[in-house]
Amino acid sequence: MINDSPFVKEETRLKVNAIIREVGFEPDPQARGLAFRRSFLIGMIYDNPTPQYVVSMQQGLLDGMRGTSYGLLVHPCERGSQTYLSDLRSFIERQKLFGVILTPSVSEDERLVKMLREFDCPYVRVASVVLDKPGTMVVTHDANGAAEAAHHLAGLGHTRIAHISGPPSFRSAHERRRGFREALAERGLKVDPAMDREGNYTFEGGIAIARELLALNPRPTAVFCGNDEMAAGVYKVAHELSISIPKDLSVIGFDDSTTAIQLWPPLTSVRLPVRDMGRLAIDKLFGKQEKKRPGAGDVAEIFPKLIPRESTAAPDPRA
Amino acid sequence: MINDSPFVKEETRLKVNAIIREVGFEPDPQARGLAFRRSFLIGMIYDNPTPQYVVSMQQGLLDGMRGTSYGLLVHPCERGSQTYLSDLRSFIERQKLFGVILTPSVSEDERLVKMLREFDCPYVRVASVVLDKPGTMVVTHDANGAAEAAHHLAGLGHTRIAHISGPPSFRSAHERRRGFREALAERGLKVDPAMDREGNYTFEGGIAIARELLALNPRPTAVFCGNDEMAAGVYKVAHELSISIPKDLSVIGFDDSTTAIQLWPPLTSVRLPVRDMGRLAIDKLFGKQEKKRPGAGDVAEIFPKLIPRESTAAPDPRA
DNA sequence: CTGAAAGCGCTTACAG
DNA sequence: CTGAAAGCGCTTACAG
Repeated sequence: MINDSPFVKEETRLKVNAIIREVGFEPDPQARGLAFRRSFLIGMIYDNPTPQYVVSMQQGLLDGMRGTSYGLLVHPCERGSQTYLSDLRSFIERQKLFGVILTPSVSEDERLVKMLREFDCPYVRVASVVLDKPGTMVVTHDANGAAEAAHHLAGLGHTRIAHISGPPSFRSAHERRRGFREALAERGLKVDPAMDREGNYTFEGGIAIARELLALNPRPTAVFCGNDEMAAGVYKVAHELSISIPKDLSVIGFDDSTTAIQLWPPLTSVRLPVRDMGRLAIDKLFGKQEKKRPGAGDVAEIFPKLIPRESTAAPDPRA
Repeated sequence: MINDSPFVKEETRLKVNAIIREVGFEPDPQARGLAFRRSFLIGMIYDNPTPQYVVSMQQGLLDGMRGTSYGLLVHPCERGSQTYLSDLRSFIERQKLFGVILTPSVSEDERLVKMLREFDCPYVRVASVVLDKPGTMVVTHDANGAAEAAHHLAGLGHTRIAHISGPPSFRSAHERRRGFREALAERGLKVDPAMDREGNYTFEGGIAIARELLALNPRPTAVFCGNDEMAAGVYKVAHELSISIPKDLSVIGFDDSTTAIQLWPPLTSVRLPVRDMGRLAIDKLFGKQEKKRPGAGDVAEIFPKLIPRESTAAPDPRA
């Protein structure tokens, strides 16, 4: 046999082995998939409107898939649309996905999850509350992050504090509000109902509510926004009205997206490590370090953290 | 036969037909792919660092794929990395993609394109110059857009005009600079070499160069930035130095990303319709309205357009 | 434990 | 023009 022949030089053998590895049998995922009745594709299903979030999540998922032969299939959708569920159904049925990752708010849609179970499609849900078997969840303790924001503002001496929440269709909006209010309550503070407003996580939405909030008399001295986009809206209105941040108004965002550092002054925000969350979600999908059964294992937990910057300060004593 | 039986009510027949269509034969892309020796997947290969660009491009590609059973596989990469080409090689070889869309700057990499041709993988390149057979190109006339910026500033009366370009590894950086300079020359103006700087399309890069530019004496009264991210960096430095935009300094960006409207004052920028570009790229890949041969047909052309906002004004006569 | 066969769900080339 | 067979590149269940 050529393999063990003493006439073959060691050097040559190494070369041959190297070439074998290089050329090496990379199995065709299509054929494997056909035999397995399951593709080597992972779907990311999302309806988050923030580009930064989407791209970071994709990066994280790809981080977790590095070195494998899986591919990442992206599938944005609109939860409001007529064809939302039927589009998803045909996507999932057709592609025979290895699994899908759901991010808020689609991760909170039980009809979608029920459909995934029907098709026996493994999934991992990223959300701000445990909605399912622990092994299928990456949960971000948004309430904790919001509480840090509340303590930060209370610590600076603010008492007239406004809140612009996300839309009620996002659980994160409730969690952030809840964490914020509970922490204020611990300090003997509360958000005046007139200053507790429902936004929609968009820049434009932030603008609309900020116009009303900043027209109030007396004005709030601080505002906690459900995300950075809405905080950017508050900045715009403050600029228009020559309200100085942070002298006349402290602002806190949530997400700590790139927006936060591009605003002037740089925005204090609660950091959500989106890319890490993506990697964790893939680890869960692959069942790393866990019992083999899908959905087994523990919840992956993320604790958002306040990043203080220059948009928050003590309230002006004259105000 | 049940189909034409007079005993079957019209209504029932319609129902049956509807159900047939609903259940209806959705062929398995894995099996088709195996038989075709080509998957029903389209790859998006990119190294653009701007999340907004990436997400808009993905949206555009998906727009073009709507109603088909193709899937979009995302593949970010780093052109600098050691494994850049070998990663891509195994991605392309493994997935047997139906085709790929390349965006700047990977779209300008001839080694990559050569590899795609080796593997017989159809591609469409999005770039600011025609680099290939017309049928494979979506070309954005960045030079035109930059010229509009130049005419806008010249028209306002600026003469001390600075330019922060993108990195030389991006063709768009050259095109934007060229268009800008040629248009200024038409007006008998030029960028002082000390005010003509090379950036890297990032926020941080914009900050670093803006610090030097705004320390010059006399200072430029206007600056044209190769993209919005760098313009955001200029804003930051201007704020730090209490240089008022647009009173003391006019600023123009490029891309017209969401950053442009979130900045204060809203940024005058040259709009690149990224989502439309994505749809066009897919149309070309599918060979819509063209001869069947891949790479046949004409260049798809995009003309970027200046969107004037509040970051540009006539220079202060006292300056 | 090894090795040949059947099958995954399609397409294409070929016989009738 | 129609219809049955072979084949795409794998995996799995089964016979030896």
